[in-house]
Amino acid sequence: MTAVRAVGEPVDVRRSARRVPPATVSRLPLYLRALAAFAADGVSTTSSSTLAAAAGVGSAQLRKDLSFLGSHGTRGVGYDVANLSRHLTVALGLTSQRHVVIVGVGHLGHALANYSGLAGRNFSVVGLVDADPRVVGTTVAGLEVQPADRLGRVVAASGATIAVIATPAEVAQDVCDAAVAAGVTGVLNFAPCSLRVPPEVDLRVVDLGSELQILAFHDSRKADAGA
Amino acid sequence: MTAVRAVGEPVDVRRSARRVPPATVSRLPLYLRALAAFAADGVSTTSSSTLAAAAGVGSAQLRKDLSFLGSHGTRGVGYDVANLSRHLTVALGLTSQRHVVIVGVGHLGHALANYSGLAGRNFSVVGLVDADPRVVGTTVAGLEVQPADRLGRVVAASGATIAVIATPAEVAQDVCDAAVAAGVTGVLNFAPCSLRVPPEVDLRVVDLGSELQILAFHDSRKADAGA
DNA sequence: TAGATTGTTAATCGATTAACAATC
DNA sequence: TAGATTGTTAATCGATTAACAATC
Repeated sequence: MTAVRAVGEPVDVRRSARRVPPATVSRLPLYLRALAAFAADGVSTTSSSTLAAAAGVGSAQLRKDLSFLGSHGTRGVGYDVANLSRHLTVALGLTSQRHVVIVGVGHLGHALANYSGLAGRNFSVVGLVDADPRVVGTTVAGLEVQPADRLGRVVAASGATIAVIATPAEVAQDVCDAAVAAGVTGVLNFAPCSLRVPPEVDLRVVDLGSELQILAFHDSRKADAGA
Repeated sequence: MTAVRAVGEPVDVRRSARRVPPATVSRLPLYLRALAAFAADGVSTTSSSTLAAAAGVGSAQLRKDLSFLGSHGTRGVGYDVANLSRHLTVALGLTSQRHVVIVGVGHLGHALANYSGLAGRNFSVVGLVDADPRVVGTTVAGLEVQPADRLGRVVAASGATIAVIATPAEVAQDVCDAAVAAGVTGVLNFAPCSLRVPPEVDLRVVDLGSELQILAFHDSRKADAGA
């Protein structure tokens, strides 16, 4: 179905909030990280080709991606590192704190809770939850691990909007449902299973097994080619 | 540029080795996992819509994906679970063992070394390497952790083709270079930095920080819409 | 001004989706 | 045969890339 629109009537371009394609959104963190490295090295200006190389993409793609956020460079000169960082940070919504709850405090949950890249980036882990009575009550990354059945209360009390699921596959869907019911709007799933969430909830998946199998695919084709 | 081809001359269709698009390859593990769950439940036949639902994709996409691997279903009936599993396993190159070396045995490396999804799927972790002298010599997941400067020898001796990098960002590129020099053909990078590898080496990236920032992006747009 | 580099356009490419003929 | 479901085609959609006019 195509929306009817009178000729000359403007397309939906709300000021500074034009639609950013998903593929572009997924690369913005790479640019932000590369910019942070430049800033740490005392570099104050960069070009699309330099920044793109640092982020591992093409310069045309970088400029195209940035163009969705507006025009923040200077022709003939390049980009101001601090200024572009600021714009990317705003575009990604990283200006206000995001509260994160981690469900499942095994080795992986442990690693995530201690991940240093969070605090500095306006993410704060506000709750840890586990079903294992031997883990509940222990302190990890400065937080006391709560029993699994309190997940809903932990989310509600902390105002967490993001749940990270690092549980076994068997309980992942139940945990996810509970987190969503308690109000999270984003879920990051490390459990090796597919999860169903309502359309308004954003779901990202990290699956070690799949990644390795994809590597195996290419690996085997190389072996074939070499044979 | 379009290749000139005489009318009636066959397109490049080498028997059972046609080109599989990357997007399709990345979904094959999902299908394989869903099929394994069906088999565990005693289900012996399935349809594209049932399997697609279990994998979290559309049925048209599933059929399109499978069509790149050949024709393994029966019209009017569906797919035999065991048979399709076998074909997917072969297509992904999971019939021969892949040897994996994990570099960096912090919490994350620990979690990966103990990940149960590996052994059952023809992956075997054959080496652990770390730079921290307090970690070197300890036993993790049944393996003794080797010092970092032995990475090359560990790869060569074990015949590992895949390196998993779970080190701090600062040393990730050096570690990666060493692993590639020693002969790995696939790299899975968990370090929060971009890596450069030669074109013949396959690189996959898992970046927790990026995933959270992408969730934050959608989160903030919801907050705006609600405000 | 001359050189450099952005922001944008247009062309290409690949991925997704819907529809349906083939066929069990 | 009638109903069901695949495998494939064609249409749509989105992403990437190259080229270049705008402009510092």
